[in-house]
Amino acid sequence: MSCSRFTAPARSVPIPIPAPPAPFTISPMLRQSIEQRLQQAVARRLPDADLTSVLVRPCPDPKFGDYQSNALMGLAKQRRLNPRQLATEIAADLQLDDLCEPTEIAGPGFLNFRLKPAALAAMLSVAARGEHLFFRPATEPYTVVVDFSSPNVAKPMHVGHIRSTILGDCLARTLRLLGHRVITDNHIGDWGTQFGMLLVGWKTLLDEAALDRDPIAELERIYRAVNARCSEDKPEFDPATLEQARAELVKLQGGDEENTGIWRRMIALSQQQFDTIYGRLGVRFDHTFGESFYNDRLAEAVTELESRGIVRESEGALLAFFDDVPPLKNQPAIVRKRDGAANYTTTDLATLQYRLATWNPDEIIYVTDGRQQLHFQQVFEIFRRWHPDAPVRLSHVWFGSILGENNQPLKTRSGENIKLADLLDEAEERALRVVAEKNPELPESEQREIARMVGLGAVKYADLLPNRQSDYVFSWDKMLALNGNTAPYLLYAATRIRSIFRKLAESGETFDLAAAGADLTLAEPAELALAKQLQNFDFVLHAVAEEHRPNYLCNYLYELAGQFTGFYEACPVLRAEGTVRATRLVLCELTFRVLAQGLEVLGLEVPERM
RNA sequence: GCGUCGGUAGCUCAAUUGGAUAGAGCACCUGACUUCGGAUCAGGUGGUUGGGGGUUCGAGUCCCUCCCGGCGUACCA
Repeated sequence: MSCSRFTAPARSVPIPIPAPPAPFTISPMLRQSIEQRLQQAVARRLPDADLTSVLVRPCPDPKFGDYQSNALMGLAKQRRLNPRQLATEIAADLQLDDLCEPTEIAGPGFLNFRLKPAALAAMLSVAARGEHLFFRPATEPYTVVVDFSSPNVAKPMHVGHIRSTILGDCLARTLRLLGHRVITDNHIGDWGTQFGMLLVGWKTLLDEAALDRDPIAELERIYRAVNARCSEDKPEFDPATLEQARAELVKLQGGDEENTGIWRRMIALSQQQFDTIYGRLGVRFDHTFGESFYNDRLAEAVTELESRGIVRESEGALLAFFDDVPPLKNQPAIVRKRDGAANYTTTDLATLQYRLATWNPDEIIYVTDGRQQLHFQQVFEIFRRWHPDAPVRLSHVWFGSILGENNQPLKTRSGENIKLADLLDEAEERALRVVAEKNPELPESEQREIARMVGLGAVKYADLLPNRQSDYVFSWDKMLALNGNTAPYLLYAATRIRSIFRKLAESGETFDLAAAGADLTLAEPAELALAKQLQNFDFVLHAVAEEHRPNYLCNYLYELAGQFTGFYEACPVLRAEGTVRATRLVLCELTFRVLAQGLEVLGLEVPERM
């Protein structure tokens, strides 16, 4: 029952930005400290061992401990050593007294580590001083280009764009948080044969009033009308229109002033639509270099490929063959069509070349659906032959389809693509119904603001939660559910913490996190479990960045919220006293900050209450 | 045909270098409250990880094979 006296406006809670870490001689993260010392111990015993495989990770089951390493079994096998004996020797040499209980050796050679409460408390104190938020920035920041969203000019953005947009934005946010240099580039579809038809439509069918009202709808209308006349299998087919479209396209490609002007206007109108959607989603790009940006670089790229013998002529076109790459055998890529025109392989190669020359990135991430796997394999392979020494990592981060309840790709009842704007509207409307029901005492404007955060958050979270490579079934009821692994559940957990501090402030008490964190005592199992879960934020963020899988973070935050509610049930906060109370308040605040920071990385906003 | 991704509880999905007894939510059953906001929590039922074979101390994960499904496969992007 929420009390209507509390009229704090709904707003996004500012995310505390942790101060950059001081130069450490040893990692501030407990897991990493254990890992480093284990690696040192392994190096003393086996000087030639590959230490990159000596890893310490969270235990799958707390009964074994908090962290474990199974690396010694692999090392022993390679060297034909007795794994348990090797584990015993290395454990005896490990200096972990300040962090852990004595190391346990289990099974065929697992090392199990159990953190000392005092070490956990010390970490919480440092976090309470604002020196870290349970993660460390990358030790070697790199430059990464993230290419995502890529909608088409003159068409409405639809559900097909949502996964790329949300995944790409989340990866960019994660990488930025970890201190990498991130460049986001929206490779919009602003060039291609469709502009011939659009130009014909613009010149012969355009309704200026309709264009003023809804530019994209009008562009879509004229495109469809002309496209029908240009399709041989349609009743409206008209060879003269087809010829006209070809002629307009040639004029555009030749730099004709009138056509270029219309084309620019179509792009500007589309950009307004993109900006509206991205504004709602909180997505931003550093660059929007569309396909047309590379027009004057295509010929040179093809020439270079030709002179290096990477492509050769076949049936009038220029192709790259990959007979020595088994999966690409019999899958040549066209780089110049028979009519001399470039295609998307050409554009992507020129784009790659430009990005390399301009930003010298260490990684380029392409976020597209899985149907483009073959295309990117070909592009990457050609590029490797073209620039065999370029140290750039090329990552095709692909994802599956969004399906409707019928297990078919999600469409409207009439079989149309669902417009993204309509989808976002519906998300907010559905969330508003729930918010209004649960919080009838709140003013409508605040209900709407909460509904906006919950509704859009639910859509984003539903998209980021599943393994990106599997298809997923779109379900309003599931994503807006108040229980289970959903955005509303996580946001609710965060608002419960806010509620504690509202209550505290209401009683006139002030809370100084750093001061409260100076003297902590962790005793209850729920307190320890929560503190340990906070520790793992670092591990998860780096896994997300490395493997391009935001679902790891979703699952982590859901577990954190679960640990928090367990703690919340078992450990009274405001009713406690002295150091116990201070400790619990610190746990609440730090949990909130990690939740809020994690949700922010996922692109979700946290309301003050809901 | 070839390539590729997938098949995990009734349903929707997880599972971190191969690692310990395959975990959640929903649904179903049983409990807990005059609540630091019950939009909650605790417990229970539920599995031959599509079938078969192999490698390994250890396989949902790697290899082989078969079955089923999605997607791709020379001038769309």
